[in-house]
Amino acid sequence: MENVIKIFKALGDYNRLRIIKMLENGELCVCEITDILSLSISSVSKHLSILSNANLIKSRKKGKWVYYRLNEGELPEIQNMLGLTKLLCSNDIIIQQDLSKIKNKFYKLCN
Amino acid sequence: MENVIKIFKALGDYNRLRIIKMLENGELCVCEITDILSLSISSVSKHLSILSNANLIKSRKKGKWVYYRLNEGELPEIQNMLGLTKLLCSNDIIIQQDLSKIKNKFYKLCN
DNA sequence: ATAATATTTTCTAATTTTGGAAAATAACGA
DNA sequence: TCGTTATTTTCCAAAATTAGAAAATATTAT
Repeated sequence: MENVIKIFKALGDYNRLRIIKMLENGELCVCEITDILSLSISSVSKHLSILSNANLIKSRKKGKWVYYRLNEGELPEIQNMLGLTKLLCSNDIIIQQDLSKIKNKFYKLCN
Repeated sequence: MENVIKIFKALGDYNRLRIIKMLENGELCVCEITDILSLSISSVSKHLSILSNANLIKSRKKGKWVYYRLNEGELPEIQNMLGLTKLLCSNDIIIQQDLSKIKNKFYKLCN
């Protein structure tokens, strides 16, 4: 039950939803996410740890960089929740902008 | 998008999840919900307005009583979300107790 | 009209959440 | 080793959330 509340709380924040939507296209490193969100690195790091703590995302370390990705296909409840958010917030303008920034690779400033 | 965040925020609270689960068995009035949650009436009323504002529940007034029910089958995103919570938090002990209180009608103190 | 009951709203205090700056870690390269 | 870069953690202030008491509303019964 704690897990469930953590999941809903994690998703009940605009910046964290933006992160989730960004990661639908594949993994990103912290600096890429930070660049798109225009928040301080420490804030982004904390958002990521909240999402991670809710089991919504996973990370892997590669050199100096930490790459985050959606935690798909591991836990059914997470699977369902990520599937739902995939449907839900796609028509938000800022989220669409985030997406095109990623796709056009304008964001590639830190590698 | 605002709606989506409202929904997740609304569900990211234990007492509000308890309310949602209670209502899966049918409508309840505020005093019944209050009795089961053991919170102040004003708190319960505010929780209900948060859920209502997120479109997760609806109300009807009958005499002095206000009955709340799940807002099922009206908006697809709400439908999905309620379906998901139905799956998620059924193994919580307190929620099971809430449920049996409702089913055994031990809660019938205010009508 | 008045009293009683159910609910909502207002006000206030306590707790939690969010965000940034700065310090601490970690990993790489010179 | 030392300096640089990426990330996390710590600390602190501001904003939001939660809860209850009391006041306000609404409806019924007398």
